[in-house]
Formats: sequence, structure tokens, C-alpha cells
Amino acid sequence: MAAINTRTSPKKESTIVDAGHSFTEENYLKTILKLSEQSEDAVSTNAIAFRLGTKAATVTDMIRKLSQKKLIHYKKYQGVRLTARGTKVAWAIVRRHRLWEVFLTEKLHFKWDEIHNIAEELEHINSEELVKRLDKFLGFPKFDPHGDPIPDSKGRLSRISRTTIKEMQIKQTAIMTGVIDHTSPFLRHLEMLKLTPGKEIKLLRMLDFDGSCIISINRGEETYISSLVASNILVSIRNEKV
Amino acid sequence: MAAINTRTSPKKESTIVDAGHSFTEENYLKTILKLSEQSEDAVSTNAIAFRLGTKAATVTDMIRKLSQKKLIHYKKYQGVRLTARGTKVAWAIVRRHRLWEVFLTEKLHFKWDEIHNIAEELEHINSEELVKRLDKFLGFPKFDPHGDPIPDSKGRLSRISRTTIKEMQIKQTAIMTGVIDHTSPFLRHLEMLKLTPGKEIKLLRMLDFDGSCIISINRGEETYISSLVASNILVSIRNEKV
DNA sequence: ACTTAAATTTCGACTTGTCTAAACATTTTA
DNA sequence: TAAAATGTTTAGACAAGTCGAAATTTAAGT
Repeated sequence: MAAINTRTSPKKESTIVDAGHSFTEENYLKTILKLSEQSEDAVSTNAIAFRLGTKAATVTDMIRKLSQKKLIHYKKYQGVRLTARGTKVAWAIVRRHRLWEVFLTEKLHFKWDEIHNIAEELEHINSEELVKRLDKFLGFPKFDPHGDPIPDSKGRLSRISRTTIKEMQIKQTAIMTGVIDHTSPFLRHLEMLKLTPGKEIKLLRMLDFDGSCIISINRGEETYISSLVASNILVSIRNEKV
Repeated sequence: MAAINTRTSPKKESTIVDAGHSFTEENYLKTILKLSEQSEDAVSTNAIAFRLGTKAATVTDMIRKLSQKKLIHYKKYQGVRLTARGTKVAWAIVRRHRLWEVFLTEKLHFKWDEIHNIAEELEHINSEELVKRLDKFLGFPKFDPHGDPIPDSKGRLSRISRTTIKEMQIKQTAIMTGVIDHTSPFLRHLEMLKLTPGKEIKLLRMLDFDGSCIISINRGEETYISSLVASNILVSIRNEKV
């Protein structure tokens, strides 16, 4: 998978503070942010390489560059952490990504599992104004179609308590707020079950021998889901809006 | 103006026939198409270089590449012409550009003169499906906000007869359908005059000594425009919808 | 602690797109 | 039509991002 396309630049123009990172740099930042969220430790070269489908050698080079730009902290062999600035830039990218995902599903009616790749390209479009207007056009959504929170323009997140169906009590009701597994097969499976963020879920029974669950969606008829599925669906017991 | 950003590829996936040209290649094709429309002759290296803000040497290299890919006809020192395939690809890019321009003005309420640069980035997003759905979402528009026709998915154009205000008869009425000059200062000037595609224009008088015109817009009060302005506004005498 | 295993970095090297300077073609024009 | 001007191509070089192989560092195991 070699790099083939080249853009004509981070334009001269525009944003007050932190624009003008290359497509590739942005992808590294985003990846480091994701990886940082999954554990407290510094992010390893290999982990980044794996996520990006590149090689460790390549990552080392880019890491040095990002470090020079003060977007990450880096000591040889010690892995990396985002700086405050790096964090801000990374969240801005995530914000764009999730806003575009909302656009793709709500306005263009793409299915849940088709939007990620397109949003992956759209997120790099480089215009503060565009994002601001898109946000407004979409009605300032707080969560993306997968239930992940959309940071506001300052990078602040709406945090809601989220547990999985596995943690629910029998007869308890909750609102689905997202998924843990974001892969296409899983999303398609949920699509089929009509199990999407915002739906009301009541846990009717949990079977002892394999942990599978019987639930009712939006007060509808009984639906059977495996233990694995149940443990990958995030819900909020309280009444936060999705 | 050096190349800084690199995309991660024309993905493996998707479109039946002609996808997977680099950002840069697409820009060359689009430029060659534009230049081709302005005259019958083959397009010169220098003309391309000027439009793209690069140097002739650079253009020669890219031209060889495009020629190898059979997107253009090329004989040394003779300039280039698009092949049938190249033409198709180029129109597809123009289509995407103009659809995004409609989106930016109609949905995000960008002003006339702000949209070009953003559309310039959006046009390279690489998904047939996205364009198809965007087109539908926008109601299958036939013209962009500047009045330029949007080719359909087969590359067919809505052609309407277009002349300038200078060609109109006194007391004749016409619909504004577009502009010749697409530069920001001119567009802002028209914005100020409330002179945009779709408006009804009646030519009241044309002054002999400098060719300036007095018109009425949408049956409103008299507006004075210079000869230069008049000659850059396209109108359709017949009743085609814009 | 010492040796092996695993992860990381360095070292060329390649590709895309770019540039400058020099060589070469085509036009113009005198 | 030959000389000058203009336009185009070649050649060599460079930045960005990538890779494989070799060297280096850290971590693990006994």
C-alpha cells in the first residue's frame, strides 16, 4: 500500500492557530489519540504501525517529525504521548470525522457500516468555516451514528455513563448509546436486528449457561442476542438523549 | 508552493471502470478540460503550468504519465488533448466539484465567492456512491451556483443558449444563467448588486459612449452596470429554468 | 547477571510531485 | 531564410512518505 496521491498543500490561509498538518500527519495524530485512549501507557511504535498498516521504520520517521512540531512527546524507545497541542489537533480531526458521519447517515442515508471510509477522507478537508457550518446544518449533534461523542469546537466531550447490556439488571430498561466493536460485520448484524443508538432496550432474561440475552427493543417483541453481542453494546441506564 | 500532503491511496475498492487517479492527476485532467473548452487547439504545456501554478518542466513530467495512462493524447512539443477516457474522467471531477458547490451554498449557506476553494478539495473525495447520493440529496440540480451546468453521471451536459447582457436588445427580458469571470472580486460585486443566476433581467438602456447598461432586476428598480460587468453576465433569452 | 527474544531505530533506497538550469524545437521577425 | 525569441523537454536534485535489512536498545527468562 504505497502513497500515491499528493495534495497541493495546507493552504496559506485561514485558521488562527493550528492548521496546516498534512493528511498523513493528521492520520498519525488521530491514531495516537485512539491508542492513547485504550491505555494509560505511552503509545508504541509497533501499535501505530499496525493500526496504520505501515511499518515500524516508517512510524519512527513520522514520530520524529511530529515531535519536532511539538505535537507529541517522544524519547527514543519510550513510545509517544500527545502534547496538549497535539491532543487538541487530534480531537479536532475526530470532531470532523464524526460530524461527517452524521451527515452521511442523516442526510445521505448511508448505512451505518458504510460511512467510516468516506468520513476518513472528508475529515481532512481543511476549513474551520466548513466544519462550523456543517455542525450547525446538522443541528449541533452530540453523538455520531455509532454513539460516539462529538467533541465541540473546543474539544470538549459530552460524557455519559455507559455500560454494556451484560451489566444490566433483569427487567431494567436503558437507552442504547453506542457500540464497542466498530467493525462492519458487527454493525451489519445490529442493523439487521434494528439495534441502533437511541433505541430503548429492556433486558428480559439472561441465560445462565452461555450468557446470551433476551431483550425487547422499543417495547417491541423479544429479540435474542448472544453474549458477545450483548457485551459490545453500550447503554445508558439514565435518560440521556442520544 | 510545494507538495506537502499525501493521501493514503486510490483505495483498492469500488468503482467499475475509472477510479484511482491521484489528487494531482485529477487536477491536471480538470485543468486540461477547462483549457480545452477555451479553444479548439491542443493545450500547451505552459498554459497548464500557468493555471496550476507550477512550472513547465513539472507539467511535462505529468503529461507523460497521463499519456501513459491513455488519458491524454500527446506528441512532444505538440501540446495535449484529452482522450475519450480522459474526457470522461475530467467531467466526472467537474461534476463532483459543481455538486459540492451547490451543497455549500444551498445547504451550508456559504456565499458565492467562498465556495470554490472548499469544493476544490471535496471534488477529490473518491466514492461513486457518495456523489450519487449527494446528487439525490440536492434534488438533481442541473446548474451550480455560478450558473455552470452540472454534467449527469454519464457526463452529459444541460446545454442552454447563453449570451451576455451586451447582446440583448433594448426592452428585452432574459434570465441570468451564469457568469464568465469567476473571480472573487467580480462575484462579490454581483452579490452586492443582488445579481445572481435565476434572476430576471430586463435591459432598459445601453449608453452609447461607454456601453454601460441600465437594467432592472426581477422587475425592481433601475440598476446601473458597466460594460465590463454586462459582458461577463450570461443570460438566456428563452425561458429555461436555472 | 547474562543471554536471548522482541521492539525500535538507523541506513540506504524508491516513488510522486516538484524545481532549476541547460539543451533542444518551433515560431516569429527582420 | 537565417537569427532571435519563445516554448518545451531533459537532466539532476530535493522533500515527503514509504520500505527492507541491519544495528541498536529494552525487556524477558533462566
